[in-house]
Amino acid sequence: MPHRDRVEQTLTIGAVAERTGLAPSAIRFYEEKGLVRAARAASGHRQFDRATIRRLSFILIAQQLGYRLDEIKAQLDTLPGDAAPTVADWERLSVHFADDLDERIRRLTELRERLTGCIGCGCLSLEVCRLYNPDDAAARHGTGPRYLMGDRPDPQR
Amino acid sequence: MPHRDRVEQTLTIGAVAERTGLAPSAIRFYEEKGLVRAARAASGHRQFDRATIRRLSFILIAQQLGYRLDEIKAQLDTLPGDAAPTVADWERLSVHFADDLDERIRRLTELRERLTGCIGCGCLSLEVCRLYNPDDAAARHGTGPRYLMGDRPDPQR
DNA sequence: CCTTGACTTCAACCTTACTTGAGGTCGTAC
DNA sequence: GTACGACCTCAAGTAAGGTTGAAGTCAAGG
Repeated sequence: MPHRDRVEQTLTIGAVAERTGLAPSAIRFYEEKGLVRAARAASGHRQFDRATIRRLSFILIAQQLGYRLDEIKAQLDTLPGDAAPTVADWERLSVHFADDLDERIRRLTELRERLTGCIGCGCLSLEVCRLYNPDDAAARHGTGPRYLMGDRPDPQR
Repeated sequence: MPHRDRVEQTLTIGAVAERTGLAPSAIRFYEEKGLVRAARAASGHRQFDRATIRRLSFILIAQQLGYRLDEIKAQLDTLPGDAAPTVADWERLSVHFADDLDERIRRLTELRERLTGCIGCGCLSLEVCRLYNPDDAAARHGTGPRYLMGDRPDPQR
């Protein structure tokens, strides 16, 4: 089977991997978790819809923002399952991102101000210092091998 | 042994846990990893220095900022091991935080701007969209049980 | 005396997000 | 006809950051 499908209707996992920069194993993992779907060829090979690229892009961006896969799945599940998502659908999710970003920027700025107030005061202690803010739950970031998130060892592919 | 030590020179692990909000197991884990140190009583019990509270506060704040324990350890290792760290020592580390925060705020703001530009354009795809920025390696956050970072199930202790 | 509470160690387990490897299939190319 | 590359499944491994449980020690109180 050629790497670039003859009819560009569906994509093989290799083609999707190439376009997104993800490892095929990661894409299979996402399918298993229900974040993306794939039809199957008679051979058993996965056949991805072109819209899958967009879903995977969304996943990557959301991960970058610190969402866990189950949270991302919840977001994706609000997309219409039957038809291809419209621009308005993606816009809705993007606006959610934007709000989240605003909130995160606000929080970091606040922390920055607290830090400025604390530098040099020697109060670095939970008993008296407001620097530690455990409510920053939105700032969670993923775990696992990080070279899928920007510092992969092999820059090509 | 009473929970609150009669001579307030050293602290038991329970007292440190109470003051920091950390679980004793976490504190032992940090000791094992070399992030904090403890003398031992004849009984084998750990005896913590009061400065340990400050180290642990630092650890919590740094975790909140997304540093991994080994990175935090590297920072803490620049503190003088012999004498108690001075205000200037802590200030040095805090300034590092501040710089990091500035950088993170800058990056998020940039992402926010890219997002605004992308909302509605329907370009959410890695092939054409600049929204995905894999260089945000500083935004890594820890893993593990999150209820130590703000959403612990039991609000009292 | 013996129970209680706080501590000790050590090994095993947990979660998230994947990767890696073994073993097998498929279709085209030489 | 057989080698090659791309795909398949399934089980096991990895990393971080701890938690949990078992089994034992120690000092004080009743």
